[in-house]
Amino acid sequence: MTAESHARKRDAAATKAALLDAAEQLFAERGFDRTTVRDIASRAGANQALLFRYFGSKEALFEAVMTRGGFAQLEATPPEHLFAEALRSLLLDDSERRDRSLETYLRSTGTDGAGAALRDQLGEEYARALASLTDEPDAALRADLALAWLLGIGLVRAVTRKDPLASASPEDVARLTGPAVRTLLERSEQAEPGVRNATPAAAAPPGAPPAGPTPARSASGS
Amino acid sequence: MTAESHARKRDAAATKAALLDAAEQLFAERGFDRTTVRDIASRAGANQALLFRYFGSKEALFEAVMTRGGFAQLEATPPEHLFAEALRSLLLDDSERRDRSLETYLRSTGTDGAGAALRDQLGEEYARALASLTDEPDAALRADLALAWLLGIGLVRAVTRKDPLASASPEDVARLTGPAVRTLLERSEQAEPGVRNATPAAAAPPGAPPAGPTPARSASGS
DNA sequence: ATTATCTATAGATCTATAGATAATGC
DNA sequence: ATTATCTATAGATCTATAGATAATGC
Repeated sequence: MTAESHARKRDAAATKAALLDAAEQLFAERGFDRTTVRDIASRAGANQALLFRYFGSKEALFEAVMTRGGFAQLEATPPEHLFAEALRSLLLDDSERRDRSLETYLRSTGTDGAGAALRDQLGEEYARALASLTDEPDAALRADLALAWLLGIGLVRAVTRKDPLASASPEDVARLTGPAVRTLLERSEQAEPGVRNATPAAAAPPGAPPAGPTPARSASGS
Repeated sequence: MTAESHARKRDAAATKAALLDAAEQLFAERGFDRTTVRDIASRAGANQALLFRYFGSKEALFEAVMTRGGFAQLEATPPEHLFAEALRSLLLDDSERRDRSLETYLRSTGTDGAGAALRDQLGEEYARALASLTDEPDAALRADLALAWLLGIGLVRAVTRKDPLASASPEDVARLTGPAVRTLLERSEQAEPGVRNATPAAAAPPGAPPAGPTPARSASGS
């Protein structure tokens, strides 16, 4: 009944931007599948038909969202700070994040179409940056494992909200993950020198006797 | 037109079991949302209406799937082998896995209803077992981070299929993650003694100057 | 007059149910 | 006769489109 109950201000550019903003938030919060075009239009304060007028399809809108920000954080962060910075970003509150591409990545794991290619590209670029941090063999695999850890922390934190990780401070998480990530990226194939002090026999792979974790080539010489 | 084109063998118990098996597979492969009751019935070779007759609803079937196996791997594995064994299980081919609960967990992150409670319970029990491996402070948080790594590796491997991780051997993954997980669980709050040899300045958290990863207290003495 | 916005609805799913059909057990 | 199985469909979404309405610019 109010005068402006419909017919917003007639600014196509602003409406497009509002739809992109709303879609970016919702895709990050719920993933592609669980976000409906009506949710997006509603949060943008726009009519649902405009989404199709301006973007063509829900999938094209997803693509526009992923390309717009352009992996801002990845490009702005030097590789040696990328892990810690991405981690920090994942642990911030929803409102104060700038780049939500990693979140969108891990919430849209079922997406198959156009978004999948962009999602995969994002993964490739993060992994490439992380791989540049190590000269060890298996650099690419080590980088994938670091990326996997980032995504897993985001998963447990944002999706499952499991405590204590869900409410841990970014500093505590960084303090505990930092040394382990360095071990992952820097440790070469030798028996570890000064780490076997605390627990008796943690995490020995039981199904891998021929190619175990500390192979035959010993620490001294090749 | 064939004689047995419909009307299967009339064995309610077998049909229920077939529905449970098919649901277990599909929920693990696609998650709860992306699996339809018709998919499940089709793979089970059963009529779709029987799913509702025997389980009541799709959500109740999900609950039945999660409770049936009863976290078999978690219960059968001593904590010190849990990480490596769960990792190994995640890296096997789809067909040769026994316990797919972790996969279902990470693919059903959007599920809100009855399945969410079971999903969360699974996470709690894995984390508790992993936390028993360390006497360090923050044991529960360290365990959550280890669980997050498991889930992240499963995510990158099974969902995104990103190479080289997607095609890496379980042995290689265990060899690279083992030392890092030991660092995560065993390393106490001091500068690391013999690891800073390879890369110049990897993974320094830029936003945490007061409580950085290698704090003021140096390696020599307390 | 142009075109951004809105209404109404087609068409495709998907979960769930009601009631018909047909295979087994007494 | 009992009951496992199947057919048909209701009812609720969800994406997408066609065409009406109304706000701006010349």
